[in-house]
Amino acid sequence: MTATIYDVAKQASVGIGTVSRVLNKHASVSQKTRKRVLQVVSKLNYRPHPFAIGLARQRTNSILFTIPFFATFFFLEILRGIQKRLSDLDVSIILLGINHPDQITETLRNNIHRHRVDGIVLCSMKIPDQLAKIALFKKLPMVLVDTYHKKFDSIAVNNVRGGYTATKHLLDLGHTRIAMLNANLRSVPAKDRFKGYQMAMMDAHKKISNSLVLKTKSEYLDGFTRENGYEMMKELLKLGPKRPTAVFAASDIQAYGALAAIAEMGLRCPRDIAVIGFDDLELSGPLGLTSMLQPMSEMGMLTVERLLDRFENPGLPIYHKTFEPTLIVRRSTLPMGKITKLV
Amino acid sequence: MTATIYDVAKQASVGIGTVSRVLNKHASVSQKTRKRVLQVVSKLNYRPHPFAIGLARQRTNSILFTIPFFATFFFLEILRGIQKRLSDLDVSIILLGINHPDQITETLRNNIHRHRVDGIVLCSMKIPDQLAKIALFKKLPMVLVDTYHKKFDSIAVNNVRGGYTATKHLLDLGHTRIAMLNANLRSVPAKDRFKGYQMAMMDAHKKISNSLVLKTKSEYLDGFTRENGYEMMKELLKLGPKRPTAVFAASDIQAYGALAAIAEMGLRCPRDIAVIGFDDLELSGPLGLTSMLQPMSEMGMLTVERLLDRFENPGLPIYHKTFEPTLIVRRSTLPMGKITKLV
DNA sequence: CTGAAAGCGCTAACAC
DNA sequence: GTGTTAGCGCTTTCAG
Repeated sequence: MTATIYDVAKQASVGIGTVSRVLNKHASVSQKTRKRVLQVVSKLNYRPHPFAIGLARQRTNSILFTIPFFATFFFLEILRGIQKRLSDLDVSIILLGINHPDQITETLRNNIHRHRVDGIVLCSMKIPDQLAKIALFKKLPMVLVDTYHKKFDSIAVNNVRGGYTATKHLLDLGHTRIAMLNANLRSVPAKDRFKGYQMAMMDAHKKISNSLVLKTKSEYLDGFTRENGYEMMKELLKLGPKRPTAVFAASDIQAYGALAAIAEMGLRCPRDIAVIGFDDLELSGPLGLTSMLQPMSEMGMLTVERLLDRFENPGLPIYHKTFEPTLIVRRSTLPMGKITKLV
Repeated sequence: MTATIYDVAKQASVGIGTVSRVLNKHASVSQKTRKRVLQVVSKLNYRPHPFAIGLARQRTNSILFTIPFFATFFFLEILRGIQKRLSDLDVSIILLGINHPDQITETLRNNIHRHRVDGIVLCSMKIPDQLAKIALFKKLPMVLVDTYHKKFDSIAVNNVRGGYTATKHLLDLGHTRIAMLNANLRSVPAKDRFKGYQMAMMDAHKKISNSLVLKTKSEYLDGFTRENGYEMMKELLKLGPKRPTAVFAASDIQAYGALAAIAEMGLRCPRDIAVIGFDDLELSGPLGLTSMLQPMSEMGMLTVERLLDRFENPGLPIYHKTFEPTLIVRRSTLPMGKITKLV
């Protein structure tokens, strides 16, 4: 029904080998036959069958993009970057959402063994040792985004510096009692952002008060949740006069919760308490929340580069890239407590 | 390198046909040999190559999931539903983001001609006639989500009823001056939600004042944007004493903008103006915005059912399913103007 | 420059 | 029950 390479060959009065050569730009075809073949191709609306190509060439022209399923904006942006770079190359993106961390090994193992993809992109998930072993053994190219493993290429953001910049911004505004609302410290980004906070405070010769550094034990999303930010902010507000004048939340989503807690107590941001987040989520602009922007689209595109390089040259040394986040200043950290409303 | 069916056959001392039968549960294999084959399979960690299966069986075991790339929560939820149902079946989801409406035909045409997928899911995009023709001609199963075309299966939400319910909710609260902030009326959902609004007002014998019904000419995302809601709300607030006491926004994202405009004018929601949205986006809970919830996960799962049915039986009559949205009441439409803060 | 033929890994029809 | 074989649609030697 659908045209095959044989149909094209027949109508162009050539062998299928020639058709293949034309389509793959193998040069050694005369202008005349090339043109003839091309005409038939477009007349028949012929497109080679990807699976047949895959079988013959031993590659699939597709990659597996794996994300934790709770994901939103961050992943879509990464994805956009990946797709932009990949669509020219005619590589398909197979999407795999992981609902629970425990599923990751089993699910990916399956995919790896089926050699259904040429490479894997793994986002924001710790890679279990067992999985690492399998991937390594199978020599399947894999690049990690927003997570780290020393045996695999990885692309992430400099969270230490991000934390530093965020805190420094608050310091520059004249704040001294600066709190940090963190997530679960088993999360690497959380740990690093905290490190940045510490460094900035030390560089400014400010003491870090234990009562102002909150973290969670929550397992759920590693504590990167709005509720979490809300609860912790409530905690801080209980300090009364000793409460902070500024808060650095480890993520925007937590910052949203913090803003709600502040408002609920009848306080205003930034008049009473300045707030800065991290991630620069979609709604932070509208909300007026100052935040740290990560170059997601760029990260996505670079991810593709790494993957492609590794396809070409599997022996490449492991590559780790760190992007610098950018400070985006908005109303939530206006210098003097102007009366602004954050909605 | 990777085990093939021949390796398994050899080690199990059987023919490849038998291995194939075992793996495909073709029954006519003795318990003894079946067991032997299975042992070798697991010993070798053998997995059949999907592309080889695809070629031999003339199907790909993958579907194309197409979304407008601006997409966020709604699509992820649909997707979650689809994946849930599909992962058991071992069908891959190939993701395709369309950045501009004009690309849709070309991009999909390519995919269709390559018979790389068994079916297509198309989300929230008008399907151009030309594309419809191609898909129909190629007899490629396609199901539309959140959009409509009479020649294809479609799964959507009853927007008319949703609009009716939302408006009725405001009426029940005692409001009479109820405004509607709509999107671009070329969008079918926008048109339908407005229709619901009209019906509810008429049923309640309330006049619809032209000054209270705003729509946009914006092409960008059909006007479903925060800015849009913001601008329109500003418009409404200019009416002074004649301003509405309640607003039905055609989407949550527009409602967010409206809330911002209200706050900026020093007014409070719901004390001065009640607001209801549509979509029940992720942040509407935290924001306290009353909204209309669409059963996205269910829609996703049903989408898969349709697709599978059509794989089995291409001759099936066209199927259109409409889900009823559910009213989720939150602070933004509290009965009496309690003093609440929406952040 | 180009045709023929041998796979790529699997399914399914056909024999025994 | 089970082995054998002919495709599925393409790439890639190998001759010529």
